[in-house]
Amino acid sequence: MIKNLTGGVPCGCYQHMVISAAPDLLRLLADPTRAQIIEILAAGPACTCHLVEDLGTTQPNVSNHLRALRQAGLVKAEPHGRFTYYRLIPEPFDAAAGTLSDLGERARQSAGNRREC
Amino acid sequence: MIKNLTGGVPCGCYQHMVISAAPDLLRLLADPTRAQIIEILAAGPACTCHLVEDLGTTQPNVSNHLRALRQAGLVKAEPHGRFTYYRLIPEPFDAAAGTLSDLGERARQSAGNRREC
DNA sequence: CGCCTGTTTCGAAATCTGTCAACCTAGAGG
DNA sequence: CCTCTAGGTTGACAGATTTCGAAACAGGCG
Repeated sequence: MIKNLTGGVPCGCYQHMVISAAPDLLRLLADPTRAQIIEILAAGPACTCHLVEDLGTTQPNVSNHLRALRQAGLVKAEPHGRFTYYRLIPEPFDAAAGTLSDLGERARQSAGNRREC
Repeated sequence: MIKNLTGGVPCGCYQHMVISAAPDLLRLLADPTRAQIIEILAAGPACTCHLVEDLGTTQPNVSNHLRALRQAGLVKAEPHGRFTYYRLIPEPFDAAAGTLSDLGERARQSAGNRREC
């Protein structure tokens, strides 16, 4: 195989950023409030009032977080009369899980070839 | 943790936060510079000078990010003479990958039972 | 209309990032 | 022994980003 790629990196070319492929998801999940929203929605679709009640925070705060999650494609809004139900979209989470899993796997396989100075 | 919560959630008890179990990893990976560091280290252990050269940033900046990653248990420092080699620890990434994968699966299974107001 | 659910806007507070200066340690060479 | 230099680390601070809450606004339904 090509030793240049396995042993080390010749130049500063890291365009194949795997993590950067899903930067929004990681950044959004880093916030505790948004993480709780995701957790709650993982148990099933719920409307804003549920989230406000469970989180113990204000309605505008929840709404702002939901907008960020919506724009990132992590949740889907379903207006239902006066209420707005939110549903978790699974695909991005699967993709991010694959990215992180691949990262750990690569670290294991490349643990031996240390880059010398 | 508690399995009988997969179908639905009776009350507002969400103490078994799964994402919050790995908040540091997600928060640290959300930064582009740290994500690049992780990517480089996934190709094999490297010392600080390599990271400085590849990232094109200053040494204190890299060192500060490495400290954060070290304190979170994501990388291990291996002093080797004058140089300090850094190695990626795979386990946290596997755990986070499992968390995200489980999140997607739970969202799929609970897509039907919507929480009524 | 009045009430309720939800969103938007805006400003203040908290947090984070990158850089500068100083310090520490390990080798090189007298 | 000593000094000198290079690789790394630490602490502190300015600038930018983010988060949260109060007020105002937009629709749906009785």
